[in-house]
Formats: sequence, structure tokens, C-alpha cells
Amino acid sequence: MPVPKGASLDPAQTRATILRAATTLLYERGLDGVGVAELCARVGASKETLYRHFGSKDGLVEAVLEARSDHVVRWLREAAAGAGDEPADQLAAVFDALGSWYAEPAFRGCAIVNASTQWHEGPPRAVAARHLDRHLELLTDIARRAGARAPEALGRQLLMLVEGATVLADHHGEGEAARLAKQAALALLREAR
Amino acid sequence: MPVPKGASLDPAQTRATILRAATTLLYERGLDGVGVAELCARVGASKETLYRHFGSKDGLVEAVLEARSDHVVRWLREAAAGAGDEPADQLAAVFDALGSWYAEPAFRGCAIVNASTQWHEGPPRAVAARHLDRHLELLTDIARRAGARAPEALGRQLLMLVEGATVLADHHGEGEAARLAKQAALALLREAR
DNA sequence: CCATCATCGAACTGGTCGGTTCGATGAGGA
DNA sequence: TCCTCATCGAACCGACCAGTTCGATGATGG
Repeated sequence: MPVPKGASLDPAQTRATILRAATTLLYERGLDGVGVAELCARVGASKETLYRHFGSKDGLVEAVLEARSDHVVRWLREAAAGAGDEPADQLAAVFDALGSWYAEPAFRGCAIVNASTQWHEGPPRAVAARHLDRHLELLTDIARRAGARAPEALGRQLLMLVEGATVLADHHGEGEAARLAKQAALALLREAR
Repeated sequence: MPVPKGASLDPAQTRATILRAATTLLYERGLDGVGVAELCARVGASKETLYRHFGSKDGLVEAVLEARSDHVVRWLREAAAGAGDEPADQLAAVFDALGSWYAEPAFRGCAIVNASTQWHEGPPRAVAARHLDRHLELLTDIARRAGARAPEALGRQLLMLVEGATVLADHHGEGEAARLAKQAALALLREAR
């Protein structure tokens, strides 16, 4: 986004532009793999602008992760909601959505979980915990509506499949991960009734 | 390990000492969270010694991850082997072993998978891929001996539960992860016959 | 007894990175 | 018209870090 010298854009828009570019670059190359200078160059913003909007690199990272979590959660909820009322269909739709994510060339695992493995305290950790909680909420809800005897437990088991499939898709590359995870998830759903 | 000034220890022992201390410290604080200088101080070795043995920090990290993978894989294989001949018992034993790992206060997820999320190419990535392959081999073997119709697929599904449980145990802290994963794994094993 | 060699400890180098500052520029509103 | 303010671009700073070098030390083996 080329911003001319003295442009007074909507500050919110500037912020959003930086956030968008930073999200992509930080995901591609890792949070420590790209410095503030390069980030600014790519984004088309000066350091001063970046620091005024986000305070610090950590602040930017946190904002990126928050936004990413919001986006992913909304996307999965919509996938489930678009699959009708049957809990099993919704669960299948969640894993199908994951499958299309895994198939993206730029897929590099879950940015949020990846980030939280680097720092075992601090904001990224908190973002990750909330992120997983929101996933858990979605899956537990499906489990409950499917009539599971122990929906909380099943929700956690399904979440393990989601996170495990993400790890495997990242490392073993294959597109099978989502299909296998879906099959396992539906089996667990069936048996937990 | 206090090594006196001009001590000529067995070089292999020096190497092992450095490796052991580095493994602990790098796991506790993250691969980027501790510098070579601090590493040397903790280890009780000089930089020169460390660089003669490992060539670079990356070399040390790679050696640490390799050793860690060997150790973990051996440990899980022994857990399985010590549980008798029944595949289901062996599978249960694997998850019980994971449970005692998760319960360690210093537990911070799988060091190898954590490392590989930081660099999407290079040696750590290769170590992680082989690490997961070895896990997969163990689980597929159990699946095969349990008479699964599709042991390769079931092996992958079980591996997802292992990795997912590790992520959840790291983030949600609870000791339930291993128990729930075990329950799910046994259900899948039962149903895949 | 001497030569070799692993080792220490400390200083040093070169580079990178996060963050700050400043003068210049120009858009928008009063 | 003029003031305010977001912005750029570039220089700058201090900290840290990986890696190198060197003199001193002492154990080991011939």
C-alpha cells in the first residue's frame, strides 16, 4: 500500500493495512525471522508509524495473533453453520474446512499455536489459550447437540484431532490429514452417544 | 559440571555433558531464548570447547534435537514393550507414558515439534519429520497387530491424538489430556477392526 | 621431563535488531 | 491562509549475539 509522504489516511485503515501485511509476512517467515525494518519496507510504512500504532514489535505480534484468532474462529464457525443442523455434518464440515486450509501452499501450521511454543509466558501464550478455548467451545457444542454422554470430554478429544491433524499436515505435508481426522472424529462422535 | 582449567577429560564425555545441560536449558527457555554465552556458563564449558565439539549453535541445537528424539522414541518403545503382547495394552501404555511426561513440572510440549515450528526449513525440520515418522512406525505397528483394516490410516490417526494431546497438555495444562487421548485411541482401535 | 592437547576465561569483532529522534512533506480542517 | 498532525525516510543508539582469537593452565602420554 503506497502511502504518499504527508498522507492523512484514516488511521484505522493504516493500522489495518499494516496488520494485514504483517500477518502474511510473519506467518511466512516466522515471528523472529523478520525484523521491524523489513516489515516496514514490505508494509510501505515507516517505523514511526508502526510504533505509533502498535507500540512495540511485541504489540504488533499480539495484535496479529488476536486478529488471526478472530478470523480463524469465525471461519470455522461459519463452515459449521453452513452445513445444516446435523452435528455430524457440522463436524465433517469443520474438518473439510481444515483440509482446504492445509492444502494452501502457504500453509505452515497454526500461527497462534506456533507462536505460543516459542514463548511459554506472555501475551502470545494467552492468545493461544483463548484461541484453543474458542475451538473447544465449538466442538463441545457439536458434541453436546449430538447427544454425547460426556460432551466436554468428547470436545477435548475432537480438539486433539484438530490440533494433531494440523501438526501432521504441517510436517507430513499430505492432504490426507484432514480426511483421516474427519473419519476419526466421526467415529468418536458415533461411539460417544 | 566443573571442569578444572587444564582438564583433559574424555572428549566424548565433555560432549555428552554439554549436550545434557544444553538440552535442559534450551527446552526450558526456548532455542532463541538462551545465548551461547549463557549456555557455556551453565554448562561449565568455554565457548572454544563448545565450538570445537559442535561447530556452531545450530550444530549444537541439531545434536540436542537428535539426541532428544532418540531418547523419546526409545522411551515410548520401552513403555509399549513393557505392557505385554496385547496391542490395546501397548497403546494404553504409550498414552500412560505420555501422561507422566505431561505431568512433569518442566513439561513444555515436544521440544522437537516446537523447534520445527520456528524454522520451516533446515535441519530441525528434518529431525522433526524423522521423529514423527518413528512415532508413526510404532503406532502403525500396533494398529497392524491389532488387526486394523487400514493400519497405516489408523496409525496416522493415533499419531494425531498423540500430537494433539501434547499440544493440549501444554496449553491447557491439565493432566486429563493423556487419559482422554487414551480413551479415544482405544475407541478408534476397537472400531477399526 | 617434555611436548601435546583440551581446556578456560576474557577480550574482541562484526553484524543485527528493537526502538528513538528529527527534519521535511503534505493533507485536512479551521 | 495557516495550524495541526500523520507520515516518510534516514540517521542514530544501545544492547545483544554468534563466532574468533589468544595467552595461560594443567593433565596425559611418550
